Amino acid sequence: MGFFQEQAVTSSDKTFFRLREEIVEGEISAGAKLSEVELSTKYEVSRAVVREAINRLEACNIVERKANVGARVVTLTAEGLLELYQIREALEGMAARLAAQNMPETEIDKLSNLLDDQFELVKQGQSYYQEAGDLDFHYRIIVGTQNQQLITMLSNGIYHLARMYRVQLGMTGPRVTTAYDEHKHIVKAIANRDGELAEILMRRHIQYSKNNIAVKLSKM
Amino acid sequence: MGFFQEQAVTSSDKTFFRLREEIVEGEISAGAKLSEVELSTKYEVSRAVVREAINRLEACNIVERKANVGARVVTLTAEGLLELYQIREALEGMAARLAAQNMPETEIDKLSNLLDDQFELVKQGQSYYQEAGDLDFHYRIIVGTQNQQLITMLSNGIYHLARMYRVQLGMTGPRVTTAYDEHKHIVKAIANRDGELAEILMRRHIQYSKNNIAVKLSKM
DNA sequence: TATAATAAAATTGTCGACAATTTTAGATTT
DNA sequence: AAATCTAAAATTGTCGACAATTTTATTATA
Repeated sequence: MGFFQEQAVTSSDKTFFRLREEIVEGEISAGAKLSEVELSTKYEVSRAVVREAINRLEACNIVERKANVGARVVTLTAEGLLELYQIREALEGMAARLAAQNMPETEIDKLSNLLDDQFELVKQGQSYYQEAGDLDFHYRIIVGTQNQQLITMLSNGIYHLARMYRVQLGMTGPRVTTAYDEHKHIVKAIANRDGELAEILMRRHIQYSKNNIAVKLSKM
Repeated sequence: MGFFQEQAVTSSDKTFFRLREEIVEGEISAGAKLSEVELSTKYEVSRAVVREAINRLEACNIVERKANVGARVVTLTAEGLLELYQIREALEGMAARLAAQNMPETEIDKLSNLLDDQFELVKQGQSYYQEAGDLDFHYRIIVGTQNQQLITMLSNGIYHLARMYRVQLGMTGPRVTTAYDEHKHIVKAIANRDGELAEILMRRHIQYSKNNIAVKLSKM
């Protein structure tokens, strides 16, 4: 699952990545209190380092912090999910439009080939490639926008939150083949340099994903 | 200029707000190095407090930081401006759409009246109300979405960056009357609960703003 | 003189301790 | 017994000092 690998140079970085992973992957559960002393002993770093990591998690909307009280892992709600996907729809729709303008031909080809490969795997029943493949698809389009701020915003902020929802709702692999078709159409629009269509298709794609998750969430 | 006043409870908060203001309003210039010791003596707080403030500025994309080297105020470029407005177009377009769905009638009425009042002031030549008025207009629509994540994202992140550009390019008040008409049409679409139109109009409005700034930027 | 290696200075990263605030537990009162 | 006030414990916020890294200044070499 490693495209966009961020490299941890400082101790705070490492702690931040580690903590984020534990939260996003559900080892630290939603709503849990993040005690600074507890985490500093657990990770064997100073409290200052943990504090810095928590601050960064707060900026990513993964934890909420109250002054003089502390930080808690964000609690997942149906409203929160809806809000998040409204934002994704806007940003990734724009991303598809911009990718149609700016993505190099070679990258579009690679993306197209990638989809074909994934389809082969899915046909053979290897559906565990699905999630990583989906993430890769979206990420390549984001990068194709060549909008650095958008890239940062989505890959640092939105995706980890979105994954947190999926993990905690146990959504590891539905909707494989339908998503594949949607992906195909989006790439075709990008290859045709039709930004308007690419945006429309991407927005629909994300709406479908949202509905798919919302159904699961309502059954809890 | 104070709607959405954030309240500073801790010392880090105060330092963050103060530092952000100095940067956004141009007292600390673009590209400037932010020395931790220098700022801690200037503001009479510890280095830890300054560090925390700088971290938060980094999360807002107002400063860039390199490990073991330090933080610098982001440098304004034509590309950066373009990127920022592409994001604004996507997010605020969606905001207008959601406001058409969710904004209470009373709030829409207030917004409409506000525009009329502003128009009166502008007719009398008091154009210095323009910028605050514009900001207020956009902010009310954002809040009208009732999407908390979107509200946070825009009011914490995007607007300060956008203002930074305007200040440093000396854009204190052009495009008053044309913007007024655009605002009027957007509010009308929201009042009609026509989300699709509201989004289209808002996106155009932001495109015009961008072009207006881009022209100035190209003359530097 | 220009370049490279080296040492000194300055800056950021990390740590443990103290201060301020909040939370918990116990005592007091009705 | 329930509610309120008080004191202790625990947690977060802030600070100054030390460690690690980068930058600058100096010296040595081609």
